[in-house]
Formats: sequence, structure tokens, C-alpha cells
Amino acid sequence: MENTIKVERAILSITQDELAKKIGVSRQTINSIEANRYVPSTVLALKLSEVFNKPVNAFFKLTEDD
Amino acid sequence: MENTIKVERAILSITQDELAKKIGVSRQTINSIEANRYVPSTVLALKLSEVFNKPVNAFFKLTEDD
DNA sequence: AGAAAATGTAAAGTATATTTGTCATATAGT
DNA sequence: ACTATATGACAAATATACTTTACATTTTCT
Repeated sequence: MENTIKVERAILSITQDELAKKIGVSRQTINSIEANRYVPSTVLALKLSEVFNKPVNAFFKLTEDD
Repeated sequence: MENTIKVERAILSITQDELAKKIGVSRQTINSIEANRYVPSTVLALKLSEVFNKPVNAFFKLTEDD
């Protein structure tokens, strides 16, 4: 799976720490997701959807290996 | 979080086992998600999105407690 | 250049997703 | 009523998300 969270975050001009606080996770969780170190839960995806005001499918996409 | 997977599955007229095989998980995983026993990963949500041919936000929604 | 803020990442611990196996109950078809 | 199929659910084991702490590197601002 790949994501464009870094881009969405840039659009809002907020830091990893600020985004983390908005959705109630640690900064490292945001950092790890942006770095594709692990796959977030659907609850987290929906919260990002709220913050970015876009559907989950807009910034999370399946890749070959999924 | 709440979901309408049971409904989407009924629309396609497939069993929990068939849906599980389509997205590569066990039948119990589908059963547990439908029963809200746990929150699936985003990869799983995207795969369901493909099978149902609908965006993730269409069948997964945040609730008060999220 | 130098200081402050932001990012990348790693390790250890905790929480939770997912699997496999199993059994009970419900539903559908004959 | 009988049989087969589908569903609900639990327990133990394994995998992985997420937290906290901590430190190094990079970027930004003056």
C-alpha cells in the first residue's frame, strides 16, 4: 500500500506532530505511516479522511504486493 | 467505528467464506469485523473497497467512541 | 554560522489484528 | 425430519500496530 499523507499534510501546512495531535496518535505513528513502515488501522484512515476532508481512497492506494 | 459489510455482502449475494477468499483473509476475520469485534487494517478496507466497488467511506464510518 | 523546530529512525513494551482449530447454533434445501 | 451449508463465537498462538523514550540528522529562520 502507498499513501500521499505527506502531500496532504503539506496542503494543510501542518507538521507531523500537529497532525498526530489532531487524530490522537503519536508523532512517530504519523512518521512511520508516511515512511510506509506499517499499515494503519481503518479508524486512523477515517480520521485522516476527516482532517484532509477527502475520502480514504484519495490518499491510500493498494499496490502490487497487497 | 461501524460498518455495513453485511449489507454489501448481501448485495453481492456471497458468503463470509467467499468474501474472505476474495480478499485473502480467514472467514473468522470477516465474521469478527461484521460483529465489530475488531478494527481491520487499511489494506483490508481497500480490498473490500475493490470487491464492493465503492469507496471505503461508503461502508466504514467513525462513531462517537473513536 | 548558530539556534530552534521538524523529521527520520530505532528499541522495548503494550495493545490489538489475524490465523487456525473447534464447536454450537441457525438457515436452507430435499 | 434430515443433511448440508452458513454463521457466531471462543481460545491459543503469532504478527503487527502503536506508544514512549531517546538520539541523530535535516530544515528553517535570524
